[in-house]
Amino acid sequence: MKEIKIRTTPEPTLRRLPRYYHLLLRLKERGINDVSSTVIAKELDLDPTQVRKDIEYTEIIGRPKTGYNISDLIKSIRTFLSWDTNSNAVLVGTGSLGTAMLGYKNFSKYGLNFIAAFDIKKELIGKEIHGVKVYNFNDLKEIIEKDKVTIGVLAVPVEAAQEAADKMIKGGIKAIWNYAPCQLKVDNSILVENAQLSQSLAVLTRKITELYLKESL
Amino acid sequence: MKEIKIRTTPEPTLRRLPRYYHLLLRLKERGINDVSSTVIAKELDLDPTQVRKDIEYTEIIGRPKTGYNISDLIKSIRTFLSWDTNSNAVLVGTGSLGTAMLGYKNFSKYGLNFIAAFDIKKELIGKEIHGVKVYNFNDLKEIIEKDKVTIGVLAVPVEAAQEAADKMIKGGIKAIWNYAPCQLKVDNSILVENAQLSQSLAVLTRKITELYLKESL
DNA sequence: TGCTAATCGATAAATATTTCACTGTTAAAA
DNA sequence: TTTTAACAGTGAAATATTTATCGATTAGCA
Repeated sequence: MKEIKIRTTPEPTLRRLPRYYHLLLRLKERGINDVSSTVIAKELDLDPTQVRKDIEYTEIIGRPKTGYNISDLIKSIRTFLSWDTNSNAVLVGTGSLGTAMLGYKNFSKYGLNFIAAFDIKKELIGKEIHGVKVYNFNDLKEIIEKDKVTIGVLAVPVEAAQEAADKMIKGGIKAIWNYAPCQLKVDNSILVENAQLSQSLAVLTRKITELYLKESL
Repeated sequence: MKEIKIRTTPEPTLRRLPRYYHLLLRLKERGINDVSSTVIAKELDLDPTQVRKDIEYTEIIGRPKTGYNISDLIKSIRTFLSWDTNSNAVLVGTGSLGTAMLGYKNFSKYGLNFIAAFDIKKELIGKEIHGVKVYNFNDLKEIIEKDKVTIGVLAVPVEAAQEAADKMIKGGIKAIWNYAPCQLKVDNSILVENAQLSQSLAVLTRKITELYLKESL
């Protein structure tokens, strides 16, 4: 029997790739053509070997002495992250965070194409936020079915999160980007990425404390 | 010579603690008094030992058979993350993301107290956003010096990020929560937590692809 | 053309994190 | 009161991730 091995990418690597990506864009803007892992590492305060390993996942090949062609590397990362193909997405919850998401033009650069937003507040329905139309939450299933939406962004209060998730999944969504501070109960064929701000804040606030502890020695 | 060992908390642990925290709040609301690592693990789809080890960092002690007292555990996590003491914070950049941050009432629950926001747009200066006054970016240093601000939230476009960071640091800020997609060049006594949305998106979009790859075998 | 320094790619070593296995404690049921 | 099952805490094993080392390749320069 042949072992079939799926190489899943380590999450730390996935988190670093966008950092490389943004750096590369800036370097390219400056007219630079090639970049080495050494340079990337120095810029981002990482280990060059780690950078090389991360980049290896995208299957680009570099060349000794010069490194990687920047345009190629950008393309390689984009492809690896599927940022080069458009996916239809919807937003549920047009509170301040949801509104910010719609206003963040850059999402189109990541292949995220918001085709609709949903809310339950009557006064919002029918309006447009940053060019995206707000629909009645009850029409969610219908619309995402029609437009083959694969990604749902969840930016509702905790109380509404599970119901919204359920409805999205019934409509055929494959992945949920969850900003609500709760665990969604979903079938394990559905992908959930928890993106609560509090996670990142916890890292920050605890590290501050640990920094003080260290200094006080 | 005595080895002085500072036990820094693993970042994965810090990322999970807020998830426990939110779950605990909900359980407490329901009138539950005690919770075991087994239950937490089941709810969040984690390993019980991992939950126990994470919780251990906060230095609470549980008891066999019943687990942890929920109120105590909540308190313990809050203290560990310094979410129980207020820190003054400022926001730089009142675009859609910045506005969302100010609108996110919950930050006060995490001990984050926004005392001011800053922008360069004349028409915004002097106004209030979600109860926080917007000041001229040029007054940044002065105001954060006066109010002993320790945390700066950076939500400006890339081009403005480094300058804003520099100015915050000059004012005495200790930690920057950076939402701009770039690397800040700062002295290593300053703490920077990068919280670009693209990091989390990368995890999501790549995992979708890997899920498809797996299914197509 | 030959030399040198920089770098990739690969493998190995080191470190960090997660999971396992076990011990002793406790609450509740028998 | 005794028995049982659930659980915390802990050290060890397994796994994942990062860092170090090294040979091969290449660009630039003498």
